[in-house]
Amino acid sequence: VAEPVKRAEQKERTRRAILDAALRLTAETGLAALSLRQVAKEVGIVPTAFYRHFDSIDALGLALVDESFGALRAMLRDVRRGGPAYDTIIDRSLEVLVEHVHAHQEHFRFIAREGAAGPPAVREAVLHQLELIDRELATDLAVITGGTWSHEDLLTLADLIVNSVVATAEAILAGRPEQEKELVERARRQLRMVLVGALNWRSQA
Amino acid sequence: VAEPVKRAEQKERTRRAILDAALRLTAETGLAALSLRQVAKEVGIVPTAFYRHFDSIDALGLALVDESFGALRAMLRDVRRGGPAYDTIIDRSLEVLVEHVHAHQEHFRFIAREGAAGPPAVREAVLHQLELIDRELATDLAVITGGTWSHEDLLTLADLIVNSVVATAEAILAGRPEQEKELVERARRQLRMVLVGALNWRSQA
DNA sequence: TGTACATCAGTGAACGCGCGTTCACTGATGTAC
DNA sequence: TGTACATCAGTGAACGCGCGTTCACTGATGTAC
Repeated sequence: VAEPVKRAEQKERTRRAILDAALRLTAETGLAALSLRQVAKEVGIVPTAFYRHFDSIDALGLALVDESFGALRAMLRDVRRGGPAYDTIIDRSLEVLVEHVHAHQEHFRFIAREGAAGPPAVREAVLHQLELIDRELATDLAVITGGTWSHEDLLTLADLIVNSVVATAEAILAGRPEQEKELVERARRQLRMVLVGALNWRSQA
Repeated sequence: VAEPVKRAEQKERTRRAILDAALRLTAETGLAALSLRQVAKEVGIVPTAFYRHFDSIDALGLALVDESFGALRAMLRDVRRGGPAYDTIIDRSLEVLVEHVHAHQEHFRFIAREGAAGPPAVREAVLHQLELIDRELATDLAVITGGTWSHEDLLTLADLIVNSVVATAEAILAGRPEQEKELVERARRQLRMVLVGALNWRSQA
C-alpha cells in the first residue's frame, strides 16, 4: 500500500518548483515581504494549491532553511576532505568557499538575510543552525591544535573564524565581481592574523 | 520671512513621532514589510498626513539610517575620547560598546537588519556608511600602530575588527541577558587574539 | 491693535488592487476485486 | 483484463481586509497692512 508513484512524482516536482520560486523571489524583498500569491503565480499554480504543499509561508521558510544549510554543510564537508594539513588549510578553505558561494548564491544570501531579518521562527532556526556549525568547527579546531585547548577557547576561536568567513561571503555577494580577488586576499590575511594571534596569545595565557 | 515658530514646532514633533513609531514597528518585521498605514495608525494621524513629512517609506528609511549612524558615531567618539592608550583600549571599547548597545538598541538592530535585508536604497545607504566607518577606524589604527603600516594592511585589520564587533553587538541583542557577560568576555579574547596576531604577523611579513 | 488674506498640517471619502483563506468542484491517477 | 470506486493535486469563485494614492476640504496659525 505504498504511495503511488506517478502522482507522488508530480507532487514532488511542484514542491520543488515552489521552493525554487520562493528562493528566487525572496532575493528581492526578503521572506517577510513574500506573499503566497506571488509564489503561486511564479510557479504557475492557483493560490489555493499552495496549501497542498505547505501550511504557510513560514513553513516554506523553514524548509528553505533546511535546504540552505544543506548547501553550507556540503561546503564544510568539502573543506574537511583535505584533512587538517596545517599550512595549506587557509588557502584551500578559501578556494572551496569561493566556489560554493558562487554555486549556491541564493542559499547563502538566504541564510544571511533571514538570520538578520526573517520572520521570528525562521530567524531562530537560522541562528540555531549557525550555532551548531560553530560547535562543529570547534571540534575540528581541537584536532588541528592537538587537543591542548579548552572547550571555551576553541569556541571563541571558532566564533571569530565563522564571523569573518560569513562577512567575507556576504561581501563577495554584495560587491562587484572585480572586487572579489581583493576581498579574498583580505580574508586570507585576516585568517592568517587570527591563526597566528590565537597561537601566540595561547602560549602567553 | 523666517518660517513661523509654533507651526514648525508642531510639524517637527509629528515628524519625530513618525520616526519613533517606524523604528519601533520595524523591529518586528523589518522595513520592507512596514506599511505607511501602520505608521500613521501608531502615530495617531490619518494615512494621508504621512505625505506631509516623507515621500515614501523608503525616504523614511533613509532618515532612519542617518539617525542610526548618528548613534553609532556618537559611540565611536566616546571610544576615541580615551586616546590611543594601547593596553586598556580593548576593555574600554567594550565597556562603551555595551553601554551604547543598550541605550540605542533599536538603532543598532535597525542597522544590522536593514544592511542585510532592507529595501535596496536603504541597504546601500547602510553598507556605504559602514564602509566609511571601516576607513575611519583604519586611520585610528594608523595612529596606534605608529604609522608603519600600509594603507591596505590597516584596512584589512579594521575590517576584521569591525566585523567582530558588529557580530558581538548582534549576539548581545539577540541573546538572553544572562549570556551577555559571556559574550563580552568572548569578544575581549577575540580582540586580543586579533591584536596579538596582527602584530606578530606583521613583524613576520 | 484689528482686519483681511495666505499658508499648510492634518482630515475623510473614495478608488482599484493584492492579500490570505473558505469552499465546493473536477478529473486524472491509483486501487480493489 | 475490465470495471467500479477512492484518492487527491490542482481549480475557480467568493469573502472581507489592509494597502498606497488621489482629491477636495477644514480650520488653526501666520503675515501684510
